[in-house]
Amino acid sequence: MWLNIDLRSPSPIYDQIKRGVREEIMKGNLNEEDTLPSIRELASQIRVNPNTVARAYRELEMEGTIMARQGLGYIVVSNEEQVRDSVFDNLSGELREPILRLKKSGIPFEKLLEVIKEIWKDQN
Amino acid sequence: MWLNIDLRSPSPIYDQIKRGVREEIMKGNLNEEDTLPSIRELASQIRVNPNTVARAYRELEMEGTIMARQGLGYIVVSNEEQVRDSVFDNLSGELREPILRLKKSGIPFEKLLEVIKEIWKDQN
Amino acid sequence: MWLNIDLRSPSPIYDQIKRGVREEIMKGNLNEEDTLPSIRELASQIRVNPNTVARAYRELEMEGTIMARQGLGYIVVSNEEQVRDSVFDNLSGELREPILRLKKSGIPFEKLLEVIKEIWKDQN
Amino acid sequence: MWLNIDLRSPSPIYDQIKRGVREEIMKGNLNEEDTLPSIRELASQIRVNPNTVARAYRELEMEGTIMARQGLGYIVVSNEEQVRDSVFDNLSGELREPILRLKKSGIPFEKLLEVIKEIWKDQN
DNA sequence: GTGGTCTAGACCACC
DNA sequence: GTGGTCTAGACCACG
Repeated sequence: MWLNIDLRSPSPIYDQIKRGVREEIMKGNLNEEDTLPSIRELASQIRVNPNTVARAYRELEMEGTIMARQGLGYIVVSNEEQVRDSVFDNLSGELREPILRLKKSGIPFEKLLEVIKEIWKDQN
Repeated sequence: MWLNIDLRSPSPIYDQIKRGVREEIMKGNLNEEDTLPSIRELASQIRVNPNTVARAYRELEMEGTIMARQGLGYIVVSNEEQVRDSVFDNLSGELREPILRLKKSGIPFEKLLEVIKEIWKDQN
Repeated sequence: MWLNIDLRSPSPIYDQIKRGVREEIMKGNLNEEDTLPSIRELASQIRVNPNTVARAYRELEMEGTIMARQGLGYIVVSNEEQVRDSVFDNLSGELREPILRLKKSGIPFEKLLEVIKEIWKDQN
Repeated sequence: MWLNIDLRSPSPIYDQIKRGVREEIMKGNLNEEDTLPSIRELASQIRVNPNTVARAYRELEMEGTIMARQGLGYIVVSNEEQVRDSVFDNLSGELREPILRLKKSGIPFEKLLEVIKEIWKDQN
């Protein structure tokens, strides 16, 4: 599993790990019943404190994406579709605030659409 | 000046104050050369520590929106357009990340547009 | 007397008034024994609080540039030369700090000279 | 890191800290990616309230010189050149006013140069 | 009256 | 352990 962790990003590392795992599932690199890398293994791979990985896994488990199996580590329990849906909900939620603030500041809807299109076209 | 401060919001109070002042300028309730409420006055109005208001004002000054005048208080030094432009840039920046992630996770552009429209129609 | 007061300047107004008076003397617009405008008159001319003018006059008196005469207001008691010398001392003092900091930061003397020359050539 | 803080100086402590950090970078004692002393550590070293150090660090971050990393502390993100350039610009700006006033008050350029040389030779 | 700095100490999120 | 926010209250300079 190859997660992209950006230590300079303002979003917390445990959150980036959670997103990374979900992406791997959506890309089909991780499927139901597959085993995740162990906490210590992933931690040393991405040069991060094991506590941080543990927190990410714990929260992924709470939201029902993965599950701990005694002595075996964590396994995936959601399929692509389910993950994609929850990701979509999360991201839509993130859009809410900035969009409503743009509206409040008097920006016309058309200008918003322009920006959105431009971002969408962006590579990267 | 009537700012809506939500003490339970996750975004820091000094930031809410900054946004509030910018909004007042964009709405035309505050114009160039106008005097802002004094630190102590605003602080007692919104039931917040004067230091918090002071920080908000100081940062607005650093970004060139307002200016302190010795013994007289703060005045507005940016006009509607300048404030609106910088707010627009900031918020567009905030949209970037979540939108690109939506794209990467395979959501079609049309579905994004739907969500945007829905958020825009929202009250609040 | 026509002082240039810049309310946006970081240097306090009473200081700007002091400098203004000294400049008038150096330019020969004010000579020994001449009477200064009254505190209230100057204050209303330059749209400033009378306390501020009073403070400026008081400090100019303490440094021996002007003097209060009962019922007559303030008069000039220094001549051009004396004022020019004290102004020179003051300004040299102001140069000290920034120059020493430039030195500490590893800027070569030649580069400093360049900047000085450029500033000197400046209009305004 | 060994900052010289003078509690009796007229310039605010947080500003002295900012300058001190920039100097350490310019001297090469701090390089890109290096970790700064933690807020609490530096605060206790120089006998100052943590809030004061926090403000200095925060403002250095806003100007792009250093960066906070979640739970890990601050690291340097500018190199010597960048810091030196911005320091140079700032200080040149500070020289402007007094030099132009010297010129206006009729001091000859040669006399200015003399003073500059003398200050430069100064210890301290 | 105004803003500006500083201290002391609390509480929170992240690693 | 780290930084980030906030409160309460003191002291100073400026007008």
